[in-house]
Amino acid sequence: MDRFLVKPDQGDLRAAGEEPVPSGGASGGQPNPNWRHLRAQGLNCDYTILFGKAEADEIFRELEQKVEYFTGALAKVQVFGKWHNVPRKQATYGDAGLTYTFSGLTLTPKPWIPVLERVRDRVCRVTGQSFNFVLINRYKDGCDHIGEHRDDERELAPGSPIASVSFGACRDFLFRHKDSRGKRPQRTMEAVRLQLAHGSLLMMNHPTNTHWYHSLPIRKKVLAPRVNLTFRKILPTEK
DNA sequence: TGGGGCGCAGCGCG
DNA sequence: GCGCGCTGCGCCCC
Repeated sequence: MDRFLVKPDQGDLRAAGEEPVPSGGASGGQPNPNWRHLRAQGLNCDYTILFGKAEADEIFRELEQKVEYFTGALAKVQVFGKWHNVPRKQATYGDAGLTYTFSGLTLTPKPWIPVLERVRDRVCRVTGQSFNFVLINRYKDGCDHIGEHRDDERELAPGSPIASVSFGACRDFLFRHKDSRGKRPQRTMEAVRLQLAHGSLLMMNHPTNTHWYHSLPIRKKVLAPRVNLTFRKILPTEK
C-alpha cells in the first residue's frame, strides 16, 4: 500500500539554488549546477541537470550509435531457477585491467570510448569524484524496466558514490527502504520517487545503497528509449 | 451525473 | 532482480 506515498510535488524537491558541489570537489571553472538534495533516513542523493538539451541530444545520438550491448548468455538472468531475457540492454566500459562479476561470470569491461569519457569527465569535474567503470542500461520503451535491487557493494570502493546519468525518455525512479518492503514490513518508511530527465545526473551517495532499494518501474505510456550510465569506482582486481 | 469497463500500476509469489 | 496472476484504482465513456 505504498502507492506513491511521496506525491510528485513532494518527492520532486524544489531547486536548491546555487550551492556548493555535494561532495567537496572543485568545479573547474564550470558554474555550479543547481542541486536538489534528496534526504531521508539513510538516503543521501543529489540531483541536477548536467547537460542542456542540445548537448544531451548530441550525446544521446552518439551513445545510440557507439555503445555495444551484451548479447547471448550475458543478456539473460536466472531468477528462481528460470532463465529470462533481461528486460533492457546492458553494457560495461572501464579502465584497462579491471575485472568485475556479472551474472556469476568474471568479466573485463570494454575500453572507454570518447562519448563515455566526455560524460565521465563532466561528472568528475562537477562532483570532484573519480570513476573507473560504467554500467550502461538501455530501456527501449516504458515496458523495459529494472526491478527493485541494491547495487552489489562487494566490488565497489567503500563509501564511494554511484553517479547515474540519463539520456532520452524521462522515467520514474523509485527508492524503497529495505525494512519497508514485503508483506510484513518491519517499519513504515515512505517510498521516494523522482523523475530522471534527459541530461540529468543523480548522485547516489553513501550510505543510500546500503539501506535503500531502487527500481525503474514499467511505464506503459512511455514510448521512447532511455539510456542510463551509472559510473562507479570499482576496487582494483586482486592479484 | 454516475456506474461500468478497461488499462495501468503495485505487490506477493515462485 | 524475472514474469505471472491478482487486485485496486482512476479515468473515460455512454
